[in-house]
Amino acid sequence: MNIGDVSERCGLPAKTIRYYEDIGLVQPPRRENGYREFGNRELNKLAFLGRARSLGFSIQQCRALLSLYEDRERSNSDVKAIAKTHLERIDRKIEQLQSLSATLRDLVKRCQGDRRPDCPILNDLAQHISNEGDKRTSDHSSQKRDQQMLEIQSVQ
Amino acid sequence: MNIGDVSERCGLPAKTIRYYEDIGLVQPPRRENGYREFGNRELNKLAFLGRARSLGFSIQQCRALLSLYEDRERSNSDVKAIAKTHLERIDRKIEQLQSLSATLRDLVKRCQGDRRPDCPILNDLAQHISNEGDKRTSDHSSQKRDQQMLEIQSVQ
DNA sequence: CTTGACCTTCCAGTTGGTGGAAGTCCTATC
DNA sequence: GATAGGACTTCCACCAACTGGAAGGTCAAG
Repeated sequence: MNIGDVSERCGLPAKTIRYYEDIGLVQPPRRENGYREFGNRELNKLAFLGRARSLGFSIQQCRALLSLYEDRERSNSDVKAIAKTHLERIDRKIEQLQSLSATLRDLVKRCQGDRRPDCPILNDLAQHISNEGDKRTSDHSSQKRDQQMLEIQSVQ
Repeated sequence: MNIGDVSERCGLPAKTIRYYEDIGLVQPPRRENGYREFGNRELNKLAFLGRARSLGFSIQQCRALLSLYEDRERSNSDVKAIAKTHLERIDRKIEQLQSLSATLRDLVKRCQGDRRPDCPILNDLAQHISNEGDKRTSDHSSQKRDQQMLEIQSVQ
């Protein structure tokens, strides 16, 4: 199979498949003309990877899962541990986003949106400056004051 | 104020502040020795940015919010629109993650974790290969089949 | 023989920074 | 005045996980 067929069958873009080869997740042999030749084994691995990625597993986790997938002697507790870790991360992320959502929802609700300059949202954003005249407690404690600051990034 | 003081007061690492200057979010003037000289205006902008980022606004959104923040004639409905868009994105993300969490929770629950090779999690991951013998419907529809595939990335 | 689809590699860009090296500057102490 | 230490400067590289595009080779059909 050529990369295009594999792409169609496993649902991953060809670019992504090449990338996965680059980082060593699959190793399709080459034909004489330089084209990659995919067999069923590689196709299955790619489908596996696509599904695992769609469940939000990181590439590192996918690597681990894949090697367990290919190991006839594997122990399902190893797999379960990875999945559990991932699940916990997701649940933590959900909590963070929910707290964020609540804060924002409140701000949006309080803003009239009546085309006037006064805006509770901007007020909130501007209000969060450390007004401690002395610098007693300023060993970057201000970074901890915002619980929401922790790795909220990347909402997309 | 030097960058270190500002960093302490607004809670952003100095590196980040330099980066924000790099991408044009702040423009502190320089002293003779080349050091950045921050006044209250720049400090306030940085604190504003820190808070907005901690609420998950993207840099692009921060840029827009910042220019509204500095615009005496601004209309709060512009601000509200940005916040609403962001809020909707967050809520969509939460839904996706909840669906993900449910799927994973179910898989984890079904896996005994008894150190034997049989594993429902791996079985699920492996099962998602398109088994359509014909390729009638294969114009990359397989990418749409997985609703969860959409931008779940980056759970951290 | 040409056209167009498909394949190849390589380079750059995305987001929002972070880490480190190399060099300059400031302040304090001896 | 010498020196040590911080704090500051720039620049380059790196993270994840791809994606886009350019430049070129290959293959099958008409």
